[in-house]
Amino acid sequence: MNISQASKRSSISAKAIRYYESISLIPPANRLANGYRDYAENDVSTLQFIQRARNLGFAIKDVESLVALWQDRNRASADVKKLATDHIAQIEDRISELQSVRDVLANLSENCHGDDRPECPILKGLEQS
Amino acid sequence: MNISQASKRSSISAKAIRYYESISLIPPANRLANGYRDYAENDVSTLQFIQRARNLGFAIKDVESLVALWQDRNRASADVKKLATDHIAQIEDRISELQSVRDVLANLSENCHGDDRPECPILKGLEQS
DNA sequence: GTCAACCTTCTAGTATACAGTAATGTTTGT
DNA sequence: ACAAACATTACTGTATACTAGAAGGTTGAC
Repeated sequence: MNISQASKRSSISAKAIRYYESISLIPPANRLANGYRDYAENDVSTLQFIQRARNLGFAIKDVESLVALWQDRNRASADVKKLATDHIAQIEDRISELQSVRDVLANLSENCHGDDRPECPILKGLEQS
Repeated sequence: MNISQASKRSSISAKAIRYYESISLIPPANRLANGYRDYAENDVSTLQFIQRARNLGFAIKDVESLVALWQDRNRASADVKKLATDHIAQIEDRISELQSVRDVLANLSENCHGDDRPECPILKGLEQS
């Protein structure tokens, strides 16, 4: 199948697929006589795998490792688990960070009348915090 | 005071201060006879205000609005509150998003033995989810 | 035969928020 | 007098993950 078919099946744009090939995230595609890229079911599976990992917020570098592990029949599940738990830890750090920022803002905001008077604890808070 | 003094007082790098000037987040600084930028207490206050807003995750565009409101003696606190609550809402959206991603990953990860066997529900999950 | 709709490569641009470096001028301290 | 430590502008680079566009070749339908 050509690249647009593979694109549809994997929900990855043709541009992105070529980009993935250029950075060697995926191997060079087979070519037809006319020079068009030719994809098999197998390739589509890989692309779908990549797409799902990207949706879960894995960076391209991590996806690279995941694909390699996925294709390695002798991989240790511990290796995969480490990638996943590291990623979870990063996500949780980011969540706490965002929560504390939200708390500060919510606090400032609660004390703000939010009417047409200029008096505003939010701006006061930004002056001093 | 010169730019490095202003930089220290506001915890914003000199580079960043010049950058803020270049994008008109702050007005062009006064210049001394030698061409050096000259900052007053007032300018430092503005820079400190900006720094705090940035630390709370406000994008430059939002900081622009906040600075304008801060300097407007007739502003309505409602305008400020709207910016803050919008920002809070964005943060909360991002938090939920991250939480659901974390939950998916945690689920997959929990079922993974994490030993030297190749069997791995995380990769299976990425194949199908 | 010709038009749309594909495909190819290559280069450059996008967003964000600066940091790095070069080339050059100024001030301060000893 | 001379070096260190400032300052200036201007241009390029960083990180990430692509997207856009140009210039051109190929295919399929009518």
